[in-house]
Amino acid sequence: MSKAVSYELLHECKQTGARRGIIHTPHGDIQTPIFMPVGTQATVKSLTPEELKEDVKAQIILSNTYHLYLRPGNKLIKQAGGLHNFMRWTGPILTDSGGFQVFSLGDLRTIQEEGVEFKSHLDGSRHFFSPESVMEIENDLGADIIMAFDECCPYPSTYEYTKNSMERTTRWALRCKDAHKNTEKQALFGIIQGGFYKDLRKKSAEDLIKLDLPGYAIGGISVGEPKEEFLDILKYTTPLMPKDKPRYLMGVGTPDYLIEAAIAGIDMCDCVLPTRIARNGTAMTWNGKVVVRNAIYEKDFSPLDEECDCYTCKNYTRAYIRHLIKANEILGVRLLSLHNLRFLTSLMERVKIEIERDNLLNFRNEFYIKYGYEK
RNA sequence: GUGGAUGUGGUGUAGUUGGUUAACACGUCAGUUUGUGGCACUGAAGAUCGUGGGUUCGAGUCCCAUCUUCCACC
Repeated sequence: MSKAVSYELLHECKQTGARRGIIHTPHGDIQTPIFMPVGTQATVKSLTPEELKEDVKAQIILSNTYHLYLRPGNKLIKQAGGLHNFMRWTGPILTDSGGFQVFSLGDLRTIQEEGVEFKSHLDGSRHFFSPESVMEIENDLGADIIMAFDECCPYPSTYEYTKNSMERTTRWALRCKDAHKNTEKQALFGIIQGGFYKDLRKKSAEDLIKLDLPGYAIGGISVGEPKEEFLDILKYTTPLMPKDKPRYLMGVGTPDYLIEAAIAGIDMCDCVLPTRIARNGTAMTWNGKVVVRNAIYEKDFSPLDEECDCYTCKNYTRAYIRHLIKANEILGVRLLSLHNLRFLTSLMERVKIEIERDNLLNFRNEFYIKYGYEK
């Protein structure tokens, strides 16, 4: 049993089984289910920690082993007193292991049992990640929750490839557990793989659960597959996960997926989507996606979202934000990023309330209609 | 007035010795974005080449006239 992180279940929605709970971490409690903003390079792009805490109301943020290892280097961050101190974020932090980045960014990569050789996207230099080296980096960074080094299979992948990959990820997880040196303050989460094959998902979950890690994640979905397949694997895999530990669905960030994840029994999600689409001029609102960059908003002097309580919506118009985005002004990116993140955190706050009311299914159906999704 | 230069999509420019559907950048318009990507990616619209006439099988690309703008000179 890890002392770093523990999960407390408060309520299960009678309509859906969704979980309302608290994750206790060394840097504070997290009310779940939760959406975690992504701060890849030790910063949630364009926002200060104060804005994240007070305006976005983020409870935990995610950062990245791969990027921080390459620049500025994990030893430098350790020297700075750890990631919390370095970036001045006092709340909980989760670091991804770099497994996903090595596969999506690295030009040249060679996967072996020992680990992965890859080339830096910054300068092309060669590097090697193993479960042991990744644990050392994540220990240096000092996040409250650290992810095991895994392989994320592309979609689609063959059964054989997925099986071999999943089994290796399980062996790597054991090596991560053995190499993790700071269990008092950092909780190591395992990542369930197995692609879109249910028997592999089951096997992955069973073997990883035997390691008795303090939390578990679902990896390898939301990688470009149709929504039906995503939901199928999500709803199959989540019940296989321990009930007394946090459940993390990696890489999910559209409103419908977040709601479906909560319904399936997921506690945590993260995604670059809200900040990325913000940089390209798009907002999420309670009435659907608003591409505020589009010409129809040129003279629209209403806020992005009438229902939103964020700083952006309380003070600025669509016309102004469109102007900023068109003019490539930094403030446009900031205002949209702040809004999109606040939209998702407020969406999850609403989900928490609906779970407590045992009304999440009704809420989902109403939300889908209003947002413009098809059920 | 004389001499020279200039005139190509919204803007700035390419367009070999004349040869099929006039190129590029920016801009505009739209789409994309799910454990990476801050100014991204994909696509679309848009000029008949100042105007008129001529040579030629065929002209943005040669000739004439005319207009525009600029420079020099008187």
